[in-house]
Amino acid sequence: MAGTRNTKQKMIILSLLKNAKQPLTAGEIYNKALKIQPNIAKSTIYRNLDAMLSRNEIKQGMLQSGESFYSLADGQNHLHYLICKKCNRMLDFPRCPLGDLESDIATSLDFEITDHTLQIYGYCRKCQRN
Amino acid sequence: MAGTRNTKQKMIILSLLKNAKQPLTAGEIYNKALKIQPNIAKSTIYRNLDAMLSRNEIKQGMLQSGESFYSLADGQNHLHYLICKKCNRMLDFPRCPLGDLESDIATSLDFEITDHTLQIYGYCRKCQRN
DNA sequence: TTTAGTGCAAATGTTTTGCATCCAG
DNA sequence: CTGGATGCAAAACATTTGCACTAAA
Repeated sequence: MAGTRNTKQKMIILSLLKNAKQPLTAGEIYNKALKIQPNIAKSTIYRNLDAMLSRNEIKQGMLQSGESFYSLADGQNHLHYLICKKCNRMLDFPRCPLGDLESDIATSLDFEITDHTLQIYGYCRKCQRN
Repeated sequence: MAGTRNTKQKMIILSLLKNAKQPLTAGEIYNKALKIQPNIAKSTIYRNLDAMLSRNEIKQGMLQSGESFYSLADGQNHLHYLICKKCNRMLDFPRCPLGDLESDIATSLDFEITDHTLQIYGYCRKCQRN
């Protein structure tokens, strides 16, 4: 069975995600992990993230650049963010406007919804001034 | 000034987007364009798409795979799609549930929204059966 | 012990860039 | 003409994969 062993590498990745104030890209996780274990491989990061994803331990989103970002799937978490186009800060967006619509769509368009992503772009408080 | 000349290549790309029933990826545009002009270069596709984007002639979205897709920005168009995870068909999703929320967010979180993307994943009518 | 997980390197696939040439205005 | 646009090839990215080796259980 895949993803069962608690390796040092997996623990590092989990703790990085746990301590992060915002979702991290695979590259960010890699760079942070390098400081803890200097010989960790990028492929290890990706393989662990994939395994965690399929076990629903983490969630995945997509930036406009095509990079994926990851965050812990700890109940509170979701995939709705306000993303600042200047500083790339990702703010939590606590409300999901899709709850009611989902069932409407399912019946009216005969489409079985499994998930969705919503990303709102603009400028955060700080960057509005610059 | 960039993107001003009406080259044969630009015209091909525009007509492909105009005649497409759904957004196209750069790769799809390239393959279709090859049949019209067999020596067209991928970089020409990308450079034209970039130029059109910065002139707001087209809009860009992102698939879960990290591939970008493009569609004409002709008023009707928006970036809300139902994307089938099996056949990759993209259905129009005519309702935007964000209209009211946007102004709320702007004031309550002090975030200046410029745009957003919403992608809903699941299974279309056909693929629900397979 | 045994096999999932790792590190490393090479391969993928999309997108970008350098550069000599070409052509729209 | 002349600079913007092209085609081609190479480079730059993020991500995936093959394989021998390592280490968790």
